[in-house]
Amino acid sequence: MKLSKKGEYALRALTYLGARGAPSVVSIQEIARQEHIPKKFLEQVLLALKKAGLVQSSRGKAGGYTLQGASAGMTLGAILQAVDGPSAPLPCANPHAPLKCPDCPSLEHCWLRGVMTEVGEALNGVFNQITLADLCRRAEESQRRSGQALMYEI
Amino acid sequence: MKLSKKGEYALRALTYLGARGAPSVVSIQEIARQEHIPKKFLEQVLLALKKAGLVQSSRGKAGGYTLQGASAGMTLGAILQAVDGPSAPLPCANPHAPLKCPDCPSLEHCWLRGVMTEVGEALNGVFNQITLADLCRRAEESQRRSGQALMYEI
DNA sequence: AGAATATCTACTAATTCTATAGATATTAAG
DNA sequence: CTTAATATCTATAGAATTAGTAGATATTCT
Repeated sequence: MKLSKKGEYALRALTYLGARGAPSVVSIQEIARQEHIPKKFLEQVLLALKKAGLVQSSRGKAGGYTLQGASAGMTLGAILQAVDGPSAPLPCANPHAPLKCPDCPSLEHCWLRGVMTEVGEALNGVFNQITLADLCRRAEESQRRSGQALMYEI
Repeated sequence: MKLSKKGEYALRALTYLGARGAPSVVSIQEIARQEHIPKKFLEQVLLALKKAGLVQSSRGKAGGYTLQGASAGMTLGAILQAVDGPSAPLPCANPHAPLKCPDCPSLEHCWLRGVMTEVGEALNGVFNQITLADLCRRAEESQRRSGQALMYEI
């Protein structure tokens, strides 16, 4: 329920990319500076996003990252799953790959499983209804109100 | 999003109490044995539940715990908050006591705050719609299907 | 050739979560 | 009044997860 740093950084980085409008190429360094994210850590985050197919990258001088596809099609759920991995309330409550919890004798014995599977699906529903486009819109509003750049520009 | 051990144990213990029907007094030891929960750890969990007003206790010989109030009025949200404390996606996204995130210059600058506050409220909505009575019902069904006691009784 | 970039793997540090220990207080029963 | 069974409380140890750092390599442009 608490957003991990990886998750937060992913949202900030992607929103930064999305706010750039056209699919412009942005370097890790620029994002790290503007959003005050440790550069080496952001590297790992972006790599995970790339492996999940949410961003594209180009190497070499003038290389960097670009959004893959429209921000309206990229859900918060997909983004967080890309960096934090799949998540269920209990190991046995994963709808796709249910795993016996360490303390349970078997999958079937756990009476919490059913409820928790439903809970997990409801929670995912929340995350899947919010898109990067929503974040960008909110960020832009916030920016307009304060007359400041996305996050810092101190 | 992942259920903490405290949270899981709280749910198991309360369901055990709820399944007892009438407000019978049950000792920590009995719950710990039946649900395979480390006794000393369960102590802390029940203490937290007591401080939140979800259970009553009596000391001395034949002492133990009892549900406080009807299980239908006890939400999953209240239970988890009792043992894990309040939880928001970001420190600044707590509706009641918003706290500046370590990296933000101020509360107002964080454009994630608005969205994340809404996300947090939606997630809480999920947890607040499920009651201990629901858990008890599900547990009972599960028990009937497998012909076994709540969790173990191996 | 050189400069700026992404990629990858491994490691360290910090934090949080889980569990245990041990002392104290309360109550019922013999 | 003594004993046994219980809850209460605080502190601490151990384990696991998360956050961050380091350094080497590959790629591309000029």
